[in-house]
Amino acid sequence: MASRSSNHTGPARTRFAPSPTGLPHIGNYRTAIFAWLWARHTGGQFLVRIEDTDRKRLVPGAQESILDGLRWLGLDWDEGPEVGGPVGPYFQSERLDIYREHAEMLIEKGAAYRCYCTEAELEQMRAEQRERKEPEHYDRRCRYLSPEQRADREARGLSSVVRFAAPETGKTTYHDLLRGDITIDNSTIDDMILLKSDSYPTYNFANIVDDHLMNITHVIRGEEYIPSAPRYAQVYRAFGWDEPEVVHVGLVLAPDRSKLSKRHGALPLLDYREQGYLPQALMNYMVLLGWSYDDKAEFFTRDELVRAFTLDRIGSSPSIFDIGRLEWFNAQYIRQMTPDELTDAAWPFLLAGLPADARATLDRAYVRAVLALDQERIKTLAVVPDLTAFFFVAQPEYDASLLLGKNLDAERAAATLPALAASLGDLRDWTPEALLHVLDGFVVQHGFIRKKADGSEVADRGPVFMLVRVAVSGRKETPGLPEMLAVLGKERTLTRLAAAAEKLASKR
RNA sequence: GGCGCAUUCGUCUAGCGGCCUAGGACAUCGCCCUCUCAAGGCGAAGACCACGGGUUCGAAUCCCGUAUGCGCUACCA
Repeated sequence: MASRSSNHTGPARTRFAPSPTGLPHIGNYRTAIFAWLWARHTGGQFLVRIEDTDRKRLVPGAQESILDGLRWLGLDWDEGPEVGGPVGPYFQSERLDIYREHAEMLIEKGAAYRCYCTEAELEQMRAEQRERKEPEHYDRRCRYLSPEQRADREARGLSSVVRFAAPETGKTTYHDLLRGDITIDNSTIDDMILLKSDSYPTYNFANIVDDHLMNITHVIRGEEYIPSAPRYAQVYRAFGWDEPEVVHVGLVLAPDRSKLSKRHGALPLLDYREQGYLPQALMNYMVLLGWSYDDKAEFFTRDELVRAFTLDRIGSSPSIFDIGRLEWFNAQYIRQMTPDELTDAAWPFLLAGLPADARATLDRAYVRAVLALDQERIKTLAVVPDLTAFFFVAQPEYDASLLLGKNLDAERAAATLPALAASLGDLRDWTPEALLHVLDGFVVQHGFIRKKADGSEVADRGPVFMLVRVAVSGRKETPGLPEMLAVLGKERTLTRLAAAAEKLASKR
């Protein structure tokens, strides 16, 4: 059999065909991204098809969640659930007649047959094969039944499946756009089931029929399907159909090279939304797992990806999911946001994560100013409440010992706080520049000095700045002090300085 | 077990016979900046291109074998 060359040009029709038996993870969506990009790049169509043929494993709500994930990433589909299209329905459970007809066509051609074996019989057959140390495979016992035997089984009302009558000898080659020709020996594959006894199609069959009927030009899927691909090719050829172009992309693995699972921080896609990741960041990170533009480019807008994406630059080896790199992308995208965008994005996280009293009085302008201060410290939106809570609560909680440092004992701290409060109290122009001016003046006046390596003495902001930092925030790490005080406001600042002084007094 | 796919710094990758004494990025470490934490700047370290044979004037790049990893081997997808 001749192998196909990669000669498809023009608009591509690609599809994402999730099974609502669970929530797809990063790897599955990465495949969807590739398919979507290729359709958009070529000016073609992207379809979504729900493969709900496994009635036992259907998970309620999975389908909605899968579609929400696509929408969140901005992967719009031209045909599929909710939007319909000319070659629907797009739910396999609504296409049962189509699969039955096509199975019947193959039976008539002699390319498929009914198999009456029960699960128990098959299990026994496999057990015997194991005992004889033979590879387990269906031994085709129903393939060569005589018409009489067949009639007998039908008369007895035995339930049956439809199997494909695969070539028993020779080799089958199919062409993978990335990996080239892949050839397998026909003796290593058995007759796969096309229609189950409940008359639902198997994935293996439905996906062939649908891809053909839906005029899919490029099938992009995970490499776990490589072993099945020659069998699909055989079925296409039995129908006399042209095969679509096929690309098997490498798997996405966990850091220990095992399959991705929750254990490794690889969550269902939408969980990343809850953890404060931006869809643009996810998209950018995911597309670079197994695809590259060149040796330098890292950041791509959606439009740039559509323009730049080509199938030939997809890699063929598995890649490992690295949450650290995702975080870096996320932080980069957060830094690029405008104050208003950041406020919109962070708002729900503040509502969810702030103490009740702080949450009740959120003021948009104030929130926006606070977020601008912390923008470059936000790796994921989920850290926002913790990072900024002290701006919103009535009084931050902290231990008095936090106020003291290696260059500042309790006595000096206690003396410094009221004096500084007095200086700041006189300040009318509550801006970062004016605040810095007052703070620096205070440092010099009160003799906070530090010796440099060469022995010369310079003003030492450290002790005073840190004292004030902790007094107003209860933390040792915050945005720059003058900027922070400016946003915090005069009233809050003075109140907190007074509270800190009391804290020290009551401790002694 | 059988069959298949894969194999470049810890990680994502560039490389498709000479530009490679292997480039970029994340992470790591150091220095600078500095009121802290970040961010930023500069720099370091990190890959005998899994291993062994070929082919070739020349191989990370082509071929074969081995090893390792992963996948498939279901009336799952």
